[in-house]
Amino acid sequence: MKSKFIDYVKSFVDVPKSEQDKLTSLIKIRRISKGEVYLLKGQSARTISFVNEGLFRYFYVNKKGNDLTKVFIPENFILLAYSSILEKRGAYYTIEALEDSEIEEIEFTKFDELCYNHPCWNSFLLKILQNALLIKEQREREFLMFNAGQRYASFLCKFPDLEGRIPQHFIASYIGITPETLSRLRKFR
Amino acid sequence: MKSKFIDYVKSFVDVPKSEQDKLTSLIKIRRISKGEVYLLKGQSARTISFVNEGLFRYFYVNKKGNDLTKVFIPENFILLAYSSILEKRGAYYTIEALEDSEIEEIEFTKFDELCYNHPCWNSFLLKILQNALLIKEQREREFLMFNAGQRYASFLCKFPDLEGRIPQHFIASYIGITPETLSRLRKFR
DNA sequence: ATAATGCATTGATCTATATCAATTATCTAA
DNA sequence: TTAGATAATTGATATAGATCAATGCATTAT
Repeated sequence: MKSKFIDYVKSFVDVPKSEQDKLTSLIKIRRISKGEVYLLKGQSARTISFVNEGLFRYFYVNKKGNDLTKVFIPENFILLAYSSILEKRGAYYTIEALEDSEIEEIEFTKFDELCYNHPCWNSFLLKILQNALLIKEQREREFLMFNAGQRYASFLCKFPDLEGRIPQHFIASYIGITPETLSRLRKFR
Repeated sequence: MKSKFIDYVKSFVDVPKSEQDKLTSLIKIRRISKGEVYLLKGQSARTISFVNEGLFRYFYVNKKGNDLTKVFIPENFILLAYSSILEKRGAYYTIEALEDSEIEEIEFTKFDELCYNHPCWNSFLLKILQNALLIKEQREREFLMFNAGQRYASFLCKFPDLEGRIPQHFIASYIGITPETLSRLRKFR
């Protein structure tokens, strides 16, 4: 079986064939339709997945009922509510599919067993955590130093392929402004 | 030699005595006085340290010359400009001591060799990265959902011991507001 | 094709926070 | 211990971005 998940892992670390086979045997292909909720706020995450095609977003809901987008996860990225797993608590956010999507999914407990039995998996985890850290650091920097227009410019720069695929109001909720403000920003570019 | 750094590592992962000794042999104790710059923006980081006593802050400088605090690192935490090391580039931020401080310092290249030769060190790295991720996720959530007053309340809650140790304008720069605004927020509590 | 729903735009305000300026308080160093 | 520097407070005003409301534009479903 051809697995994009495994190709992705191999792009970061060396994985012996035997370990690749173990992962393959655990993967379940799953389709999730546009609009479907993958993980509901308050639920504990139990899986680690790779997005073969499609697009997801993680979002918080504030007291007024507005939603704020934490991150977009498109094809060829890992779909994982890691904080929920680490803290063994319900997630702060909901994850929904923005497009009809296909993922390769594994129970996290099974993945943990892999980690326990061969170091390559922890190395992989370390790599994606390092990546996540760099991305989060940039986002923190931009919230501290950038105004709305600069954050929008940075979004376009970081996710050139998402512009057009995503309704504007989701982009607004990612950069932390209202759709009206984003619309006005766009008029002057 | 008694090392708080090693105690800290042992609080996360098992470290064989032989590995402990290797770390000990690499540690250099260093004192840094209040106001001293530990890492200047643009310089590449080369060390990983543990703060025995004292307090540091990481800060960005924007175009107007105002500084924005990324994080405070007090005693018993790791002092490390990891993004600079990972990306092999000059740091985006400056690190300065806010108090006379003592750190246990190691060349990161040496630490890397430890990692290469025994898995406990990578496990440790993984743990502190997981921690960092949780903290950064919370900060992202608060920038998205909280106003200035809520971010200040959260700061007090997360760092109860720092209030009073740190000039207010640094706290303001951490939560992303001006000192004037923080002063006004404080009047009504 | 038409209705219905959700999305984007635009205008008129409102509000949180920034900016500028002056004053007072606190710290630091000779 | 006092002078100078740095920090905090307070007031007046400015501004980025939010909110509310209306209209127009697409997309989907009937």
